[in-house]
Amino acid sequence: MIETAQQQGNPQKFPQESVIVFIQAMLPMPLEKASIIASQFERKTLAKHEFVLQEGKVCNESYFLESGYIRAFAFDPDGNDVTFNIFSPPSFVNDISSLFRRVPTKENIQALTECAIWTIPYERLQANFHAMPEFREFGRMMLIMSNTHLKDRMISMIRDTAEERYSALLRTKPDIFQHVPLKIIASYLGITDTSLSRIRREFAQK
Amino acid sequence: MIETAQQQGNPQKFPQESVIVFIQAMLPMPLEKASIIASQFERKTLAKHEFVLQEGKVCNESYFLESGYIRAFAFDPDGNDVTFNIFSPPSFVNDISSLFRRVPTKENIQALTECAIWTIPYERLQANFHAMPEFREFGRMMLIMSNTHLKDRMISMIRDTAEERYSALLRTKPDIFQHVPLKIIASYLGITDTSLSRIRREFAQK
DNA sequence: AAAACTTCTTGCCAAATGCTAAGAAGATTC
DNA sequence: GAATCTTCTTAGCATTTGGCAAGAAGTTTT
Repeated sequence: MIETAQQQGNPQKFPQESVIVFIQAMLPMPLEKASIIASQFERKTLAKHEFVLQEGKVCNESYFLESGYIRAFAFDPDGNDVTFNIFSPPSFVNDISSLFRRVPTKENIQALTECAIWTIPYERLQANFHAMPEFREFGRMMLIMSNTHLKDRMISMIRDTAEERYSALLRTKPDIFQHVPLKIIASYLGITDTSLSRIRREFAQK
Repeated sequence: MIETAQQQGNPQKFPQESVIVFIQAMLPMPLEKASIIASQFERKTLAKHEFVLQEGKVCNESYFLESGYIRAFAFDPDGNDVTFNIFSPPSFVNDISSLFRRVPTKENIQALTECAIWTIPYERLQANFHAMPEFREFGRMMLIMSNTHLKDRMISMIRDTAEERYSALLRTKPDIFQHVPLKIIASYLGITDTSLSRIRREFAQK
């Protein structure tokens, strides 16, 4: 263990490295600018089952998920909980409607595992939007990407069968199946856990 | 018919009035600012069945629908067409992903009836975003509202039954049923026309 | 270690939805 | 106005999905 130059030479110069990488992937910009944006975020950890947002409150922060798994859910009229999003790293976790419109949220956002996240409060987000064009563009791209994902998801819910949605998730985000209970995945796919169990059995036989 | 003061006193000073009203409802601002934004739009009419966007092309315009009905659809692997949005006036009609990311669209956007629309080309949109903070804020609010609607719709697809979605549409946008074929509405609700027909029969008996 | 709880699967039956086909009614075209 | 096309409904049957309940397996708590 003599040669540790790499570690020594890079003594966490960018603790927000995962944020920087993600920003660059979303909207290419000079490293310098991306670093400034990323430096506005603060690190936190979440315990398993901890909430970052609860129904009825106004969302005051934007989150970037570095490690761990998070879900967004609400309750249907019968009191069953319905998961409509599962976040896996690296990704932004936002209730855009509540955060930017300053209205109470309809969602509960909860850690499914221990998580490492980076957060930025609403006020600092706004201040940076006004002060820094790159930050503004980054925020706009975040809205656009969120829009793209939501629409893709909605089209999939209309067009694809439950089995197709399952198979697509297994292909694109296999890691979710190792960290998130199947009953939550079932809810996310728009079916019951019973149904998912059947689909998995039939799927395995192919 | 002597007293026509109202018409004479307001000789279409704001031909884009419907655009102004809609902008103000979305993001309250001085009439003067809203008028400037609205004045950037140009009026067009669409013939029934005319396309404003076709799969594979890059969307180069933003649209505001003043009158008439428009749908967005795509084809599933079997070649069936799947309607995932029906626009009724007044509303913006955008393929946000294609327009702002400059990538080919996956959607076909088509007039279902004769339409009156207001359009603005991408370049002018961008120029105004940079030149005019209110225009920028308006664009951002458009993204946020689109996001809100998409998420509400997705949650409804997961949480609600087909009958609940039908009943909600009948309640919130009854005019659609007078102008759009039921087979297209069925597709939009995520069911077949056969199924919608059954639901309507049972619904009428209640 | 025992107890309590959660997760996952399975079986059974009911309900919802899809598929295909046929016909009636309405709209459009010639 | 006749012919053609589209839309809408209905029927019969197959498939998918849900609701409930039970039990096995795994986790967490005490």
